[in-house]
Amino acid sequence: MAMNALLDGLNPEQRAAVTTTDGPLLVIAGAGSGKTRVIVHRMAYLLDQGLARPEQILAVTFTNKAALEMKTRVHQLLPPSRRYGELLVATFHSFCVRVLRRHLDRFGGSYTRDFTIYDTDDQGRLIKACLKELQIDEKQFPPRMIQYAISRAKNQGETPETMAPASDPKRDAIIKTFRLYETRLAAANALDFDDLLLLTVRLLRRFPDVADAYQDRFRYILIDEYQDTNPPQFNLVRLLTQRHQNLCVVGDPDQSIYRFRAADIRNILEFERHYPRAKTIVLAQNYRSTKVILQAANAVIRHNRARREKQLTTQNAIGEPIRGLIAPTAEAEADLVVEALLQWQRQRSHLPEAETRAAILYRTNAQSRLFEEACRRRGVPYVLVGGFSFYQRAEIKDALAYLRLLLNPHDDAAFERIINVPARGIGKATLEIITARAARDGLSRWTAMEQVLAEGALNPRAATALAGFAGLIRDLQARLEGAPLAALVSAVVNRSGYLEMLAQEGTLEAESRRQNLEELVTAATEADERGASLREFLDQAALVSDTDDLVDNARVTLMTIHSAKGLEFPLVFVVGLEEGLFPHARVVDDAEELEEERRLFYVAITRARHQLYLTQAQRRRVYGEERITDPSRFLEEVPEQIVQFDGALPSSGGITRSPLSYGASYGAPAGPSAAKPSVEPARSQPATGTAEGFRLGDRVEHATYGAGQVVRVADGKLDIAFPGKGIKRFVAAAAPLTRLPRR
DNA sequence: CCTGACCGGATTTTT
DNA sequence: TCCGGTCAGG
Repeated sequence: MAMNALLDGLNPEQRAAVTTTDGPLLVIAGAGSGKTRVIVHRMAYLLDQGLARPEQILAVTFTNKAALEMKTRVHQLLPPSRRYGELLVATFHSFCVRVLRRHLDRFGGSYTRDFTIYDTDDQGRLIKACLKELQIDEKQFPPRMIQYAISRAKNQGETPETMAPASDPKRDAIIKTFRLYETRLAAANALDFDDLLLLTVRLLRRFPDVADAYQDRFRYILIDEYQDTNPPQFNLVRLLTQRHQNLCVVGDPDQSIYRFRAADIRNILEFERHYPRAKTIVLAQNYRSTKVILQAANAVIRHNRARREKQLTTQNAIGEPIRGLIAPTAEAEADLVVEALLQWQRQRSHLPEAETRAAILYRTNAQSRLFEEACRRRGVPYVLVGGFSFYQRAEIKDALAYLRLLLNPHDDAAFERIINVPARGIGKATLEIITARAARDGLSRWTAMEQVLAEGALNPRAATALAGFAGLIRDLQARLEGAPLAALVSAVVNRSGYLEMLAQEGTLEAESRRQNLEELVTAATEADERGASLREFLDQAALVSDTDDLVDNARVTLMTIHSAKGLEFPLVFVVGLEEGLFPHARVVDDAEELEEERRLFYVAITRARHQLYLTQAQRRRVYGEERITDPSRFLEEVPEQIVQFDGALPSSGGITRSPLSYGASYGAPAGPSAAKPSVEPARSQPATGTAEGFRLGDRVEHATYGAGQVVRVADGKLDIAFPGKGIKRFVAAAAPLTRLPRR
């Protein structure tokens, strides 16, 4: 009976994916094919059929938010009598934290179950400290580059030892920093994001009894977004499924967009090789989008060579044509988008609100500002996802750093963060002494501080300040036992003088930061109500993701395309479709990266249910300088018969007037071109300056680089953009360039 | 030790 | 443009 309800409304493929429960199963799920639904129903089915008890199922999702939603939906599917026990639905990282909080001390050494989690920020601080200690020049080897290289190496299973010996200086710098970084992490009893996965894998490998217990327990394992798993995640899955082999992975190779995070698309492409008994089911029926949108998506993704062909089909309506908007400037683009959005929502105001939700999707977070401003100008309420989420704000991280230090005084990242915040007279010189001592004796900052204090070698002023800080932390530590979290957080922000500091600033911004801290106290109160410990509170804060604070009923959502993965909206704007921005300039000369970028575009398109807008700004400020843009190559990959352009198409030069085409009122830039109505194609924009006869927008020919376009004229210098080769700067008077006829 | 002025370099995406 | 780092002066 219950089973019928569970399988009702599923198509044959989906049904098979739900009920094929013996052995490995690969579900290739196209965009909008009801993937989440399949996972939810599969879990409910396993429980309902008595194939597993709740604690025997592990489901892994990409975000905490997805996990929560999935859990809720499973319970909704089940009759009340079946709703027992705890279903484990988690992200890889939160699952690993669970395991490590139980077993990490098995390793012995400095690692204990009380470890601290270092986020990207903490990691960056530590890398910088290491560079300094090693006297490696930050200019020559940017900390971010080193950080990225180390993370990459770790995810590929490398250690400083396997990487040595180094041949070139860069690699040498990386390896040296890597080695010191790992030492310092261990000394601080800290784990970075990568460690969470790596150490869990190592733990299961090293201690068969632990592995045994988990392998035995998880009879059924489900992994969502499997195309985005990286090597440690793959290894973890392998380890966990050794016994029962009831692994179900769901994903879409065409939506693999996390290569930079070491995700390996081969994990899904070669699943059948990794699990020879595997069955494969393809969900190619799309329930989300109109035929037009799907046609665009199929056409775009077919340009990728490295893929397994899969055509999505839908029985949905043909739908409205895709709309293309070309705006003269990025500001105008934002205005046009918001205008179009309002008009669309107005036309559908008779529909339920859920049917009028819209998303503005961009490639980079930096683009969000323009759209926020445009929304504010029109009084449109919006929700911004990502960028600076609550737990990333400086004041929140400061408060959390205090809390971290209470639990683990050897947490160097936290120590450094707050030792002089608010300012308490502990300056660079004092800090240097502590740092030097810590480095010399391999101590944590905290222990080094205690030693330095005990020796009485500091000048009196510094000593007093330092002792005051140490006293403050010990005082707060004394309140740890038994006190509610909310009271503890309050004590931290009060006793540390943090609130007073904000009060004295008296600015609007300080006031908003004070309110954020108040909100943190509220969050702590809620954690108290859940019965959470400080440890759990901090873990959760470290592992929240951008999309976790997503608001489901927001009528307008702004976010990066990466954040939009797994979501859908009736109306979607994909903005900034310009060469160098999307696809991003950093990828255009790497074929594989470019294909990933195209998959990103594919993800963006397939978020749309009813209406899709693709937009471009003809000019955009980059580093505070106006640049002329080329339309994204991806735009040309969308079949032109299904796109309706408003405004001028650069390639055709034609002008289609419509209610949405822009007029002189939009973003007229300052300077000579200001008065000119901007309805002309980019190629004939008036120049904003001249040098040796070249004008902004001119097409030119260079002997080695080929054809290019003038994107900047200033100081007697010319910037020329060469497609695929980047922007080169020339001295205008001596530039070996010939002008090409205008198109 | 702290503040403010100045300069130079940077923007990809995130658990 | 904006942010972070450096340096001089209080």
